[in-house]
Amino acid sequence: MENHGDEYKHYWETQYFLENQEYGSPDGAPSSAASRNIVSERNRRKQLNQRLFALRAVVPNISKMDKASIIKDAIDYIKQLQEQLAGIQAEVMEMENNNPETKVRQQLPLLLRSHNTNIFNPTSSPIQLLQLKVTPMGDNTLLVSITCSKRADTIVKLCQLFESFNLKIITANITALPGTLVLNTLFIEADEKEKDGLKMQIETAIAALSDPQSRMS
Amino acid sequence: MENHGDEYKHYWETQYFLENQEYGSPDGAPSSAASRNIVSERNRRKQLNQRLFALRAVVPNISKMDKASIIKDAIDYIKQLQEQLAGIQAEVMEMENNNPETKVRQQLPLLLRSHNTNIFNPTSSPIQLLQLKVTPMGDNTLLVSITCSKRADTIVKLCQLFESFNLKIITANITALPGTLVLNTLFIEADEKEKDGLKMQIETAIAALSDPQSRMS
DNA sequence: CCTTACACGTGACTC
DNA sequence: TGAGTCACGTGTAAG
Repeated sequence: MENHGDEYKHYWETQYFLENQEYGSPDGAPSSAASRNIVSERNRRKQLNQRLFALRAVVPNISKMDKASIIKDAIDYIKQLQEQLAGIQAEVMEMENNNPETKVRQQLPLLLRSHNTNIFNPTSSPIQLLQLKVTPMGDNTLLVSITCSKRADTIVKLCQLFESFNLKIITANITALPGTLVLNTLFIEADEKEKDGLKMQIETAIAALSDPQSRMS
Repeated sequence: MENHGDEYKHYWETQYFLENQEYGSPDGAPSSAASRNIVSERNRRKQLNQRLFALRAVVPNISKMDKASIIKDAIDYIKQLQEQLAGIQAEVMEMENNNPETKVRQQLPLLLRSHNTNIFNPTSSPIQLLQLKVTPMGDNTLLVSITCSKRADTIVKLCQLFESFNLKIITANITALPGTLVLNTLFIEADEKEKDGLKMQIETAIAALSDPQSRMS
């Protein structure tokens, strides 16, 4: 549509900038009175066109080079920018309010937004590890037993942790007890020698999760 | 500065819109040939001024009502918006990286990146629900029993789902069996009447998660 | 008086 | 030829 490159070469801005290069008063003409206005007018128009040209430059997707269309496109673009910015700012606000799990919240429309006290508590709740055992059961099987205190998202984090390890999990069981405890039991297919390595791995991962490093803006 | 309210009342747009109310051809004038151009021109100017007026309307903080200044202000404003948006988008990107899943991934250097087939598989793996029962156990307790097929992240999603519901969970148990099944059992403190509502809620949430709606850019 | 900023009509040009 | 857009010079009102 609108064959760029050929079409526009006659257009005003192009031909305008070619011709419009100072023009002043070649002779010692009177230049007084009325005739001084016309050069003034020329400059006014020149400036106005420059500005319009500049406006066109900052607006992407300009279709018609029409003066009026340029302004219209600029208006639409400004509105679009304003909307985007408003939307994104809202998003940021929301994210800042409830740190990590905003994503989940936004993927589930109604249900979540209805009763939203603060399950996803903003103060990042690291996993508090109470006990960690890795026991070889023979038969290429390790029994991993984890006990930690129940905080918001503890279970989710545990799941993610182990899913990310890419282990050969035979069975996994997570139980949240009525009290404050979360028990996690996994049977993993792995050599007995990996016992200590795996334990280290888990400890390191949990420690990293609880790490209060990343900048608090 | 610039005494608003008095100053601008003589300005072009104001007086322009007062006078400019159709003007057409009062008599059966020839209106042919050249004279038809002048009305065309009038309309062109009119439209152009309208657009300029509209442009001024979407730009806050316009100081001088100058035509050229309006455009200039619009340009500056657009640039400002673009910068703001770019900045905020960067901020959002950064925040999204701090989300739980990504966090685990990025904060745990070696361990995860080493064996990272695609546990967090990009192709959203919806939860495939095989069975859902909500049974009143008396004593203000509901037993929720879920069976679904084991896919990547299924457990994580289930956890997030229930954490987000803000239910009074007495005990929760998730078990991944050696086969392809994931069993989820919860004891929830709730009135018997909420049975069907809760079931619906769970079904809806799972459906929403699996929904292939949101745009695939 | 001079300057600024505008709307107008007109001829030129393109599609 | 006819509709659309443009730059130009001019008259004019306000500061």
